[in-house]
Amino acid sequence: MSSTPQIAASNFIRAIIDADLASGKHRSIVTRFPPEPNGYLHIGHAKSICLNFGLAQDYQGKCNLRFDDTNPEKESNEYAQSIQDDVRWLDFQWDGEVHWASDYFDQLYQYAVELIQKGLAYVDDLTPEQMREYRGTLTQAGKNSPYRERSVSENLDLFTRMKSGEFADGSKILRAKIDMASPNMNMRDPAIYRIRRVHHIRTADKWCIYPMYDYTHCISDALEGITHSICTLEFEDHRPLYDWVLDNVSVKCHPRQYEFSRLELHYTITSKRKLLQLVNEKHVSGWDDPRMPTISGMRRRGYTPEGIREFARLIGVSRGNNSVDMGVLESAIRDDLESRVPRVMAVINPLKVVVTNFVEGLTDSREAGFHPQHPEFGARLVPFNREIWIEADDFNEHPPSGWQRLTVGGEVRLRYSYVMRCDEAIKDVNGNVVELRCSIDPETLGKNPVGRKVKGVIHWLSCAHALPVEIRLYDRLFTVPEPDADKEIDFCTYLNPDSLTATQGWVESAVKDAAPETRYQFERLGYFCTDRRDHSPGKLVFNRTVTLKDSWTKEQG
RNA sequence: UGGGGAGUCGCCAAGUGGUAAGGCACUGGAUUUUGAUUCCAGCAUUCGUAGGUUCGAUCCCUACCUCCUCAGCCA
Repeated sequence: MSSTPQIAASNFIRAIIDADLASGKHRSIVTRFPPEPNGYLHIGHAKSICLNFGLAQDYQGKCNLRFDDTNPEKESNEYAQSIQDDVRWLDFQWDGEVHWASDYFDQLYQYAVELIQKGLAYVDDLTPEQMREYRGTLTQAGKNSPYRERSVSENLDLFTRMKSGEFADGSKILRAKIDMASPNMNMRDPAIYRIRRVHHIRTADKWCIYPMYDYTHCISDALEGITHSICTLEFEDHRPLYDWVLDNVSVKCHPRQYEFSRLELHYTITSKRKLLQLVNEKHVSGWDDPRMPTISGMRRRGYTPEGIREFARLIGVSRGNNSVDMGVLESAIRDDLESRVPRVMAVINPLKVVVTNFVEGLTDSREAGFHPQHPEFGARLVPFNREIWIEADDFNEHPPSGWQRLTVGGEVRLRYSYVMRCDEAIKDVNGNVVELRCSIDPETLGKNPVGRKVKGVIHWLSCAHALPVEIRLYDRLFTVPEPDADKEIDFCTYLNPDSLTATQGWVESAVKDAAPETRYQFERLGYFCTDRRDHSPGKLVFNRTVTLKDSWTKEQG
């Protein structure tokens, strides 16, 4: 993390909270993060988590974790568990126990009875198709269902029998009686309870009727004493319904809903449904594939909680449509990794170098610090030998102008070691360079040669000491900034075929005992992290988290 | 086309009556045994458009334009 304490950015939600606190409307705040356990959390959820938990932290309030488990068809314990893991990994702690909307099923049922008793809800027999017809369109008012005027006692009887399982799935539904002519479609007698004989992850088979989101969410908020119920913009049209329910039911508390715009990130997608599709269609290895914008995917890739939280701070919170540049995320991650991760050398695409003027069999080790700005990170010995690996990309027979790396007849500094000149490039029958013959200047250990300037520095590894390593290089998952912009075109069309490159390379033996999820900077290459699942001390597997900034490649176009 | 929102630098985003913060990106230049980091400098005479109110408008008013969103017994 950068050393300067980050002040929270000003945004409209903070302004509202400040005003509510100043006016005495609230003495402290209570927020909540309310995911449905029907998928893994992604970077968009991370924004919401940072907002809700962050607000609670900054204002010394509370934030609940509440699962919106009202649609058992799509929900699972695996998802619920992953969500808790992700929130904790981001280093947030919810207040008290985890809450579940299903904790309130009994109360929700009682409030529904109350609505019926007040003549504000009724049991409808219309089929889904008929309901759609009766609903009208955006420009035409809907019309009342023929069942709309059933008596309170009949509705009470029917609803009781819905609950006790007398009716088939989908045959009846409880609706709020509001206004079929409302210009807001959500107010045209929305469904609040449906019959669905599905096993629920928490209530098992206790219920065959389940409450709908709009009805459940506001009451759950009220029961938990939420002060500021923060959600995304698509729920804005639901706010009148949120308020209608709370105004017509005898809960003592009336939270206020505020909406902010959801995150869009260039070259990725933030839709649970689409991420599920990527998993199901095996375009990725799973929800935690390091290319996925899921929290678990980013974790496996090597992103840090601090970096993700910094990203959330950087992008802010507003009500405007936005599409954030990947560069902001990468910059936040690099900024965090830069100061806290030890450096080590690795070669991804090896080219053998024989140092002709170095004694065969001799090993000459030098000490190298793990971090240029942090001597307290310690140091290790880097062995030098007659045969070394260098990065094939660091040699070019016909270099472009401005080239600072190795070329025949040219000199380069071996990081932490000698200045080395390339005398000859050995080629195979096809003309490919397969080996280099070089010689070192023995007078350049720890000092610059006299009379000439050597600008380039390259990384390298002693062949005799390097450890083999599997390196997984990741690139953006999609080839276009907004893969799901066009509803007519399947976003999978834009999947990047080169998003994953697995390769065998070499790494310093200093990383030999690294545990899974250990991060290093491979000098000049980027930040890498041992794979959470596939890495073990006997089988090294590193994921490239993010490259280093590279003004040279950029300059080359 | 009915309702609800939003339009401030390439991308985010503050400011909301007193003369445009910040970050990312970008462009210079310094230091550097990572073409990294760090540092220093530059980067909106202008806030969707057109009118109006005002000494003064990104901010208030009017009209228009553009984009997003809503017709699940999903959340």
